[in-house]
Amino acid sequence: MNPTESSPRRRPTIRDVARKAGVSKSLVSMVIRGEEKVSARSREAVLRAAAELGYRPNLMARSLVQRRTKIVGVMVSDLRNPFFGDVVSGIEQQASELGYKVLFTTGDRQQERETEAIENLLELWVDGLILAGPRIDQDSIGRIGRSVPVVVLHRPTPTTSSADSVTNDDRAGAEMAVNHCHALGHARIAHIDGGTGAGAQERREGYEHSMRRLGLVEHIVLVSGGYTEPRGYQGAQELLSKRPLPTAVFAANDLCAMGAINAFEEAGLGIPSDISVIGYDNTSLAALRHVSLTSIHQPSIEMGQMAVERLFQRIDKGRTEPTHEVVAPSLVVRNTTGPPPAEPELEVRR
Amino acid sequence: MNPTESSPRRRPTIRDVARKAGVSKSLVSMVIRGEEKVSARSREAVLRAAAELGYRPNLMARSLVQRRTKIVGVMVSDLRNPFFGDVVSGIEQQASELGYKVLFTTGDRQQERETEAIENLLELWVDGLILAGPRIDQDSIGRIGRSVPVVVLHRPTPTTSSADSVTNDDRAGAEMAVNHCHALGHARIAHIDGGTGAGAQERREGYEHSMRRLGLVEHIVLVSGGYTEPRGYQGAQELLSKRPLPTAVFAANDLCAMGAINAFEEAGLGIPSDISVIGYDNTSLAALRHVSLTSIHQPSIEMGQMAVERLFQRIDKGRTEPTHEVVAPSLVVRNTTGPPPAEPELEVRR
DNA sequence: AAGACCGACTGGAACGTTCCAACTTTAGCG
DNA sequence: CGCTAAAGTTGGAACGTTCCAGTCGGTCTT
Repeated sequence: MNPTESSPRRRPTIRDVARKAGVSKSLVSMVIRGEEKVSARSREAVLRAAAELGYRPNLMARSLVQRRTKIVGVMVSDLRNPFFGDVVSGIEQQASELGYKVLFTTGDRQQERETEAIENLLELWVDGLILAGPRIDQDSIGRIGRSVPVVVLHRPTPTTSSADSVTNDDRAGAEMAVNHCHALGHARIAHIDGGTGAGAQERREGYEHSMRRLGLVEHIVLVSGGYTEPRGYQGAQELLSKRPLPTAVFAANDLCAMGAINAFEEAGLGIPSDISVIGYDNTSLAALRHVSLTSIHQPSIEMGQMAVERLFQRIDKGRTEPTHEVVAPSLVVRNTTGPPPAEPELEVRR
Repeated sequence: MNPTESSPRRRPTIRDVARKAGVSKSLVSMVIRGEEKVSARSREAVLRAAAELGYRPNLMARSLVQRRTKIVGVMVSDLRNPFFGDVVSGIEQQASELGYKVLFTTGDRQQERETEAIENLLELWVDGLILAGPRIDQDSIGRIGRSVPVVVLHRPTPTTSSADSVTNDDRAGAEMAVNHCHALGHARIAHIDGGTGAGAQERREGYEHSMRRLGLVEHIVLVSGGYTEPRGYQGAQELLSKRPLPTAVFAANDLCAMGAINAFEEAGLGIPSDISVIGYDNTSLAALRHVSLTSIHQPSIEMGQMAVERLFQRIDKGRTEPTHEVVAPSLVVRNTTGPPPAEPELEVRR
């Protein structure tokens, strides 16, 4: 009969705490926010009352009046790619350092769901947005960038965009990969590309450019792949169906490289004795001793940190001109690359 | 001189839209929420005004009055473990099906940061909480469960707890692993455990129980490990320092198994010719043909879906008695397990 | 002893929504 | 042509905070 008592006990508010502690709601607010100008006696009373009631501040109400959330939203394109594990860890680290909370969403590599995920974050009024390897188009990013600070991670962004970006030099990385193979004596170096993935275009261009510069134009073989293992497997299948076989393959990323390796091993080819494989991202996967994949490293943890830092500059320091940070990738040689087989097929037929 | 005009253009609110469309804010609200009882003319006017202003509803304000957010919060213990990629994907799928948004946080396998992460979600007033492989203690979980619907994933939870749970039968899974090795002819089956990780205790118990039942008590060798690759590596090192060496090793999870394999290979042991290794979780990692790790499968995508479903029942269907769903694990045999070496060290010395 | 000042505390007005009761307008009907 | 019903629309009161302009004692200064 008494609705107040029989209801499923609604969450206590600042008012309940105030009543219990015998002070005003303003005072409770001050204590919760950790303001100095409160007498020890009141502070203690408030704290006790809050603890007894199990009071938890309502962030929504707070953000509403402050018009800011102290939350940075992160849209991660693919949570299954171990690469993003590192990125995320860098982001969290730096964010907590700067007093920000982090919320993640993912688009599962689908444009449409990415848009949805980003929309969710925006409706929450996050103070800033990090897009890690987004697949949505530049226009959309630009549009979003006009209403909230945005940092694009791992995807080259035109300097005209209103968004910041933190990327590695994909083109240079791709060239490193090709040069490494060339230095080992390879000529027939193929590329399984990353399709529409973030930075895939640049890696493709870097590959072609490098091949051309090394005078290997006629050996350019480019098959379509993607940033996942099955795509790498498919790409490798396509390579296997063509003659002559390449002696080295530069895969769009580590996952893709793993798929390719599987296909090659399945076809009875030895790695790197028959065919060398090099990946990109230098994920924990590549580092597994059992895998030991040669790869191009990008400092993902640091890049995550930088992204948060850039956001911070915009939000709290009032920076307005966009910045575009490009970090240098580096080559990590492991056991999936080596000299080409002594007697390449073509030579035998002479 | 005119602060309104020179300010960095604050986000448009429902009032701005109302003014522009020449209607009341209530009407705008109705249109935005998609209510039926609005004339086509008004609806169109509102929609146009909203589009022109780039209006985006403020979810905080809405939640404040509705006292619900339509958000489920997910705390993931370790985003670097590919296992959680699947879980998360199942969660997202089901959530979007039921009209809920999903926000992730992670504790990076540290209790303290988990607590913090969960606190963040609670301050946002998420409608429900999923804890995927949490490390925080049962008491805390119970306490949280009393203020908001909670589903614990991948971690056995006492039936007395106010939280729901969705787990696989870790004990049975561990027994499967041991039985599989035994069936192949192994007797010296060691276990690298998962330390304080979710479900690690049960896997440990399953191992011991099974060994005992098979009459292999004296072969029980249990070293401490963890749910990461380096921990598996360390555990394997410890095993390598003891005599006799085991002929099979059951690792706490796939990551741990990978670390162990690395250590064994480094020590010159062939897998599975010298030593068999079996993991747990059947992650995408294990499935990589190049890795081809024998593992215990748990249906992670489905488990993620179930977790959301359970939450939904509590939030929208008013269920109050806790449920504890336990799904059956299954054995996936791949290439890291095989018969023990023909001449075990001990036999030679006879 | 009067004024100025300080520190601790308070009430009311926001913040951007939704909800509800009440108000118009239009339509239907005898 | 008046009455009722339905459809469409509206303003004001929440929601749980923070912020701001004060109030209220008390202490210091001259």
